[in-house]
Amino acid sequence: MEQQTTGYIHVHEETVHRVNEIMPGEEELFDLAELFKIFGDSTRIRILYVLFESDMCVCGIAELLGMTQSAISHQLQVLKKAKLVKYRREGKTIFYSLADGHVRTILDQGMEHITE
Amino acid sequence: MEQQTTGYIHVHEETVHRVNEIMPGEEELFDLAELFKIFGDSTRIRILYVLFESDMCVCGIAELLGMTQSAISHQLQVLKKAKLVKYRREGKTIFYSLADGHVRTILDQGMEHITE
DNA sequence: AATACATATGAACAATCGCTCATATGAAAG
DNA sequence: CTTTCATATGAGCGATTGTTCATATGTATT
Repeated sequence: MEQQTTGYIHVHEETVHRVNEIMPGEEELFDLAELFKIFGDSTRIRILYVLFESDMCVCGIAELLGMTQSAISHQLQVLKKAKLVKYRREGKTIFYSLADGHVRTILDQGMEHITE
Repeated sequence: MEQQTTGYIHVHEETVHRVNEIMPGEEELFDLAELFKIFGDSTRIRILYVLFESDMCVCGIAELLGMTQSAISHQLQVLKKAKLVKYRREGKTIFYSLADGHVRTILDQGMEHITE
């Protein structure tokens, strides 16, 4: 391997520069990983698929998915914190809905990958 | 709430049907969650960004990211298992590269979501 | 005020995860 | 065959995760 000025033994200097240019910053990387972690659980994915069809209250989602109100509520807090869902109160009931269209795009891309 | 024939108290029967139609099967949901779990770690994301620029050997990646060979190798096995990277051997060295273009699309979609 | 219904939340637990360390495998060079 | 370099792998660990259980908060009804 030719002479290097960067101290890297296994990587070309030019490659190091190119990688450093496109590599997102520490905070962006963290946020990106946090986002994908959200999608990395089938309960949360199922909740999102439910909300594709209709706004729904917490115990509605729980009924539909056959899970406890508590489990669903905990996961909805996770989705809320990540700004993937929003909610509105109507009396005693709280209706959750999708925050934006990116959610669907990301899930669709993932589905494309696994079904090929 | 009006009379239901499905036994659901909080959800309209029609909504139940619509959700059941679009909801992926158990195995698809599992695979989808598994896929996104892979993207849910910043070390793996950084490896993928490196491979966007160039095929690279294990210790090249380790050098570039300032991590141990072992840590990188373990993560490459995860990425390999998920068919996100492929590899070729050249003598003692093994070069890893991206398996397909979906990887980039998925990361780009995620990046779009967090930078808005 | 008291009750009932809808939701949120904190503690606890088993399960999983990412890294380190030590060691094993594999290929080339001497 | 022995050494060296590149990579893989298994055990062990501290940290994080998803669920359950019990309980708290919040709203409407009586």
